[in-house]
Amino acid sequence: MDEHGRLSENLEDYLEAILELQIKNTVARSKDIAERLNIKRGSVTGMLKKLAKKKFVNYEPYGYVTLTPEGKKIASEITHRHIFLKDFFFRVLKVDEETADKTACQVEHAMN
Amino acid sequence: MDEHGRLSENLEDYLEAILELQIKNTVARSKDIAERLNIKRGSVTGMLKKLAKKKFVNYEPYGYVTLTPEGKKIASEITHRHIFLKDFFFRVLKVDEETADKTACQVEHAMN
DNA sequence: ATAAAAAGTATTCTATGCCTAACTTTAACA
DNA sequence: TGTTAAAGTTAGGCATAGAATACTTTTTAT
Repeated sequence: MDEHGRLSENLEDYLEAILELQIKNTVARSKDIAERLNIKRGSVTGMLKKLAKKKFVNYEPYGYVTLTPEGKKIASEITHRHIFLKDFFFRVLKVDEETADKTACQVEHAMN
Repeated sequence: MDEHGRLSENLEDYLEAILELQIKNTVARSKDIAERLNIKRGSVTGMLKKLAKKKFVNYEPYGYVTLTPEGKKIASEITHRHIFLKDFFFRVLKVDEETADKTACQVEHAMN
């Protein structure tokens, strides 16, 4: 009933994490998502279902999680924004690298 | 018990609104805050208490609301960030002015 | 075939933040 | 000075989001 629609920052972080894990491990496992986002395993399932309902991930119980094209697009955009922003903070604003990175993490969700 | 601590975007918006009203009307009234943030009067009181507990506003029941130095500092920072960001989006990224402004509104909370 | 690892379920908890409605306080003015 | 309206407060309720916990189920590897 409420499929699609704007993603919360949080859900965007899930997509980002999934993309990253997919790249690193070829596949994203629920357990690793939990680990990376610093939450408990049990909490991940509900979020995955939410993302599946919105068509951003392919989700089958006990199966591997993958991003749909739509999901991948969003995750990539965010990642690119991240890189762009970090670079901007670091190079242009002369902020130290760690801060640049952390700030990029937060700002990346607020831009279209 | 939980005084101080990071502000939510929402509470930051309150501070911003209060500063603006203070400048425009010399004083910020609960009713005007409500109006500006598009919420009901009753909702404002609770938020003001929260902000008072965190020492960002001076609040006495039925009295005038003012920002503490701390609160004013934050509100000013946000306002400055807003101006800076809008300018950046508009001039550098060549985004149209309205979008630049709206995006600035969102991003301004994510930066330190 | 079975034990261990990974994933899922259901319930509960917490935190924000808003609304409504009823009630006070303050202030205006006749 | 007393009445009334406007502004402010309070309490209770509701919705959302996200996470924790304590299991159960499935899968995997031995």
